[in-house]
Amino acid sequence: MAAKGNKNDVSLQAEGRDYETELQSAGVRITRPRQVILTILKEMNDHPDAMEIFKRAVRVDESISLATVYRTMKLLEQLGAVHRHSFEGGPARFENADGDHHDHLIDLDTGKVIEFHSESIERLQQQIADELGYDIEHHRLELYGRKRKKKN
Amino acid sequence: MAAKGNKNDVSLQAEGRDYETELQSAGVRITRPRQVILTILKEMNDHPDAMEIFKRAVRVDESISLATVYRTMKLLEQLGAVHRHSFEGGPARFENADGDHHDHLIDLDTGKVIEFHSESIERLQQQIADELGYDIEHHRLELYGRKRKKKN
DNA sequence: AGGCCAGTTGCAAACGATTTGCATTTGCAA
DNA sequence: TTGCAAATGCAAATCGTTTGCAACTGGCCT
Repeated sequence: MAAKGNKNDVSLQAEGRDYETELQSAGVRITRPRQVILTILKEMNDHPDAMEIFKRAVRVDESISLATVYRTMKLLEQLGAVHRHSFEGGPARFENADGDHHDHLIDLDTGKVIEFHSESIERLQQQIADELGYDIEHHRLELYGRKRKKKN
Repeated sequence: MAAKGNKNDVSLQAEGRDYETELQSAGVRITRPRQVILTILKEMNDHPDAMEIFKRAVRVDESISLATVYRTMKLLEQLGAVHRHSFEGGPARFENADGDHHDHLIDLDTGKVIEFHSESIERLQQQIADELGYDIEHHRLELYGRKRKKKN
């Protein structure tokens, strides 16, 4: 087999930050399943769950197993490449961790996730933790709602 | 058996609001397992999970089953008597719904839950949802942290 | 006081999401 | 190229929770 481009070349044309190299230097082996999942990660700008990621992966490589998706997502989470969210009433969903911090508004009708950020809220949270004598490790702010019916 | 006090009287001395009557009028049967769980509910000022509630219940009545605890908690939740919280990495935990709205700070070392409320944050959330064109159904704000090491 | 019967129960099995043991592959450093 | 630890696929296990079902029981109705 050719040195770099292996037989089923996984169209790695995406521009983004190079996770493969990052992982490489973190001492993680770049296996075929991980290549596939990383490619999906790079193209991912939504919040899919493990099963959805698995389905996308299978489209590229039949032989990938759901267990490996779970294992890889856990690995990527530990490495800080993805964030895991456990929204109400459903499996955990993942998102690319490259952007900056934000919270989520979940559309109860569609499941769609809208990201937002409020520096004021962040500040208030910090202040509250201070008053209670705590250091915040992380937090979770989720708004669950529905699109406002037209009105006025 | 005497009219009101049945044979194994479940020490219903607590002061609080009378859920039994509330449930009664909601057309729900007051069975023995429900009596026991309601008593526990009244004394409950922490955030126990189903298993913990089950254990407390068994102390009063050997024969109660975990399934009934789950069923009853679901019922009470629907009736608005308790709130269910799914904090990170653990089973759902319940709390008495009588107090006023608050959010939670979870102590990562002990699992202890501290309640807090910030009208400013509530307002900001509302404002954000407005801007995004959504009506908030409910929200979830959880701070995860550890007690601040003395310092200064 | 007794009966009736839908509402409830306990039990065990089913569930959905996620993890894990194990025997088999596979990166990749030497 | 070989060697071996790391990673995989598979199936079985786990955890929290729900559910089917047959047995039981509140509590309204005589």
